[in-house]
Amino acid sequence: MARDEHNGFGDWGGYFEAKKSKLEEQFTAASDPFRKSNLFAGISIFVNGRTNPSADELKRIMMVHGGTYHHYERPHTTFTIATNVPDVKVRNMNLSKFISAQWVVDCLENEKILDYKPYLLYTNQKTSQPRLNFGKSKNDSNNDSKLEEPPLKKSDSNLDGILKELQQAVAASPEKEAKITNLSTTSNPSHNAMSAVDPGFLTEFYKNSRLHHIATLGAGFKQYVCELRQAQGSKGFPKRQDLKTLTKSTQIGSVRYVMHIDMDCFFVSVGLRSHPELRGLPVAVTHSKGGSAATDVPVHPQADREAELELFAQRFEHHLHDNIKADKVRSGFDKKMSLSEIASCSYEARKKGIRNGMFVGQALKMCPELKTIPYDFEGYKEVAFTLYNTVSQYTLNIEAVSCDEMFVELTDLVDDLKVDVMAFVGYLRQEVHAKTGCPCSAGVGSNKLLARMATKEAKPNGQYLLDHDQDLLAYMAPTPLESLPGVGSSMSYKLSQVGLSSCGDVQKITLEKLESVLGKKQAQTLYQNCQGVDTRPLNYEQQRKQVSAEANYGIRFSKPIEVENFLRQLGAEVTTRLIDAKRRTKSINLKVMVRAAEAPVETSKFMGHGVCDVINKSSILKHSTDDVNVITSHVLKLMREAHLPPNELRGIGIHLSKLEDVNVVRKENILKKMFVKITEKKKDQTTVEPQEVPATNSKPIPEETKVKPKEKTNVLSMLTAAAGRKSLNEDKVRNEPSRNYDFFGADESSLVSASAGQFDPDILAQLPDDIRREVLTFKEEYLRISENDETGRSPSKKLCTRIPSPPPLALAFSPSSSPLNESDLQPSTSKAAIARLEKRATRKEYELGCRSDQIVSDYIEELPKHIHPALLDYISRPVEEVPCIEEPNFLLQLDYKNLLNEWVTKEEVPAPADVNLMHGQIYKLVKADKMSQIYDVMKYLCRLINSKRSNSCPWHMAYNHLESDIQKKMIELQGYNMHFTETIRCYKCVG
DNA sequence: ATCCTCCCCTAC
DNA sequence: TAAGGTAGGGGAGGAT
Repeated sequence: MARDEHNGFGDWGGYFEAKKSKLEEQFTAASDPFRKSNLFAGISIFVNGRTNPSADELKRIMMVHGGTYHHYERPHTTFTIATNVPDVKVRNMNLSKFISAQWVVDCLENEKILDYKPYLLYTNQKTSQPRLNFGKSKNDSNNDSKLEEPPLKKSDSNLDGILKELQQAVAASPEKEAKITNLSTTSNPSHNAMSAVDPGFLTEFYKNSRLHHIATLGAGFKQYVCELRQAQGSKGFPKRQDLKTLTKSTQIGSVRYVMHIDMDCFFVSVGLRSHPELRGLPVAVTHSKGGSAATDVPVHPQADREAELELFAQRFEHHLHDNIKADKVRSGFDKKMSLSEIASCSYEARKKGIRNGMFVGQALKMCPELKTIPYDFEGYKEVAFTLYNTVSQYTLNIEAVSCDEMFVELTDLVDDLKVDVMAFVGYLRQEVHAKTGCPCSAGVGSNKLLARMATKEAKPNGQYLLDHDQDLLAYMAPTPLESLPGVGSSMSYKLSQVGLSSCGDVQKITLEKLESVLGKKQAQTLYQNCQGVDTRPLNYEQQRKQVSAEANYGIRFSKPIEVENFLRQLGAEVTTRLIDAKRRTKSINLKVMVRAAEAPVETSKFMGHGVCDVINKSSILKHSTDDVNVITSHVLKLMREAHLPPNELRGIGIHLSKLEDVNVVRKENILKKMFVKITEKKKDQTTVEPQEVPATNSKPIPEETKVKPKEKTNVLSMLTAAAGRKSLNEDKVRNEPSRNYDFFGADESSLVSASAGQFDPDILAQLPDDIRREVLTFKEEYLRISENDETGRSPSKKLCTRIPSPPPLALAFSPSSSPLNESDLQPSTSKAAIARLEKRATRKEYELGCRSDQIVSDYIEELPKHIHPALLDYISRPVEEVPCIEEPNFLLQLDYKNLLNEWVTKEEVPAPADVNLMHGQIYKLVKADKMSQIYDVMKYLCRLINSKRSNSCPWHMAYNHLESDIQKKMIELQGYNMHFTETIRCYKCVG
């Protein structure tokens, strides 16, 4: 729920569906042959109650003049037209949208959009206290002696009546009026979450963060394109029929057309829909109210703008080629000027030198008449949806770049329909404009780079084709390097230092020379781009590679518990995003901004982070997770070990990387569970007569194929051991107690004080009540057992020699048996830690093949069924500290066929440990690029299974799983799939 | 030579 | 007052 509030993608599909009908309604109007003008383009009205002109008449006016009529009020309805608004209805309404019907009439008469303010039924004064605009009530004099006179127009005869009506209503109920007066400021008293100690802070912050919206909307639309493509099927594009009337292409032969389409100063355009009177003026979207509110801001008495500026300049000395940063240093910190940032500004404002990201105070110095408008995050989302939905009616070959920008591959569409490409682009842009009321620009070229360049030419509100016949070198030559994608202030500075400032400059030098300035890859890309060459294909379905959540604003703590609470919230947040992305993480990184030693304690920007040092610490997991408890406890531990005073924190972030697909993991689990079940059954069969095996394997197990419990655990492992190596399972089990997993980890201090069986109270506190009791019960049980057992210093040993009943959950929480893994407590920069981590990583695959899965499986099976998944996850983790013995890959040995043969022959169903071993060995082969060997192994194995185990679905599944795992790894590591000629032939377990 | 990790840079 | 997020690419430099 909270998630939806800040990124709004939780209900993606639903939102789309709901919008559809409305959009259609809008565009029907747009293509109406009776259309007389586009006067009200982008403006929507809702009529509340009786009006003059009537609702029907207003509807007609809107339709004929390009506007939209809403039959019920929507959050983004531009205006609500009314004469009087009953108090009950006002309660939850945005008072700033209520205007008189006369506005519509007057706009029509003047043939332009007039300032709606004189038509407001209620006005917001700068105190942001809404008040009735008409007349004076008895209470008003207390609040404000200067009451605006109603700016009635002469023609507005009906307003007198409204005025009277309204006054009467108010006079009759002074209480009600008081309610109205308080509405906008107090309707949400909980929204005063000023700093991160406040429980509502994170939500409030994200709700108001432009950068957060830009990022999450962007990610959301990438996902949206994927969803649209996957839902597409063979539906086709009926809307393409409409394009038949367009100019035909005169192009002979096929040419590649890539379109880049981009809304013009997106936030401003959307904002101007509800401030039409500001069109043509310098406008900026910002949190600051502008005017005197931006030039005389209250500054904290202990904030020292000068000192902070000095330090900032010093720290970013090497960044001063970045104009925005340099300007901030030069003039941004002046006295009492607003330090609120400009998210987007109109072209008129840009002409005055104002740029996105600038401080409002600074911008006002350059352009005192600058108008500021507030954010409209819902509006951005809605317009962005409309943009994407409009384009996707014609093609789904879309690469989403951000919420207001995309690449579209038009080659096929142009070929199929034989339309002139720019005729189509014009048609599309017009449709977008009509539906959204916002202008957009589009560029077309033969690759992404050129399409982008063309868009630059096209802006604002235009389109441009970079012709194929054009001399590309000549065209690119005068282009400044900075305007190429990927060249920012830093790189362009670096290049200017060696005398390169335009594409032409780069065209003249050799690639080698450029490589000496930049890295290899960057040099190559830049070199090509300077010649107008760009070989990147469009990326239609983008996979997430990292997920993060951070807040570097409003972070002010005094106690550790506050930090902890915030980290829990942030941990929950980032986990939600991870789960949404259908991924799991193996690497958890904590990022902390700490006040720089010399920086003033109070920042210049209200609640800003000031000048900071950044600290990163990370934790690598052996198995991917999307469990909030696991992620949060790692984060808490990383924070604890950083030993930072809470009051010095200025920013906190959690980054998750090394992501894995959640589906693959699930599949594995299903398989594993199935194996566990089957082995359980088999165990029973040693005492009980043959019985039905689970549904996947409907055939009774023939008596002779049954194996003794010891053998059945891992035949293949044993076979490989018999072939000349030691069984590593035994080794590991004998020598190494289980590691105390971080989930239950504590910092050093608590470790020292902890007695056997204790574990991190953080973690305990996070568990649901029933499970916490469960854990405690197990803990007691464990303690009892270990006390009675002389050799019981190592519970894992005990576990492995013979499984006690109930099984010792202590494996999971006994610090005495295994010292806390030190590497997890080291800063990520510690070389020792890195060394350890790396060792661990290489060991891991090896462990895959040799861990005692049967024991773990048995153990899990005996746990209460409702036990927390995080515990299961932990318990089923491989034991870590294995003496590192280099294991030759048996699949590379000459006799591998014999081994496989024996394995398949001996086992009715494959044992999990053996399957794991296979996975591990195959993985090594993929990594080692031994494709032909993989091919041979798989072909042989598949034939074996088809001939000897045609009735054993567990074998089939094991094989299929192995194959899909290989393909996944191949894509990951090699970038392509393998083609296996043999497939499992089973009619029962297809798919 | 190739990999991995920790950054920095860039974009919106 | 103010809401300074988030994802991806790639270089540097060390480990193997």
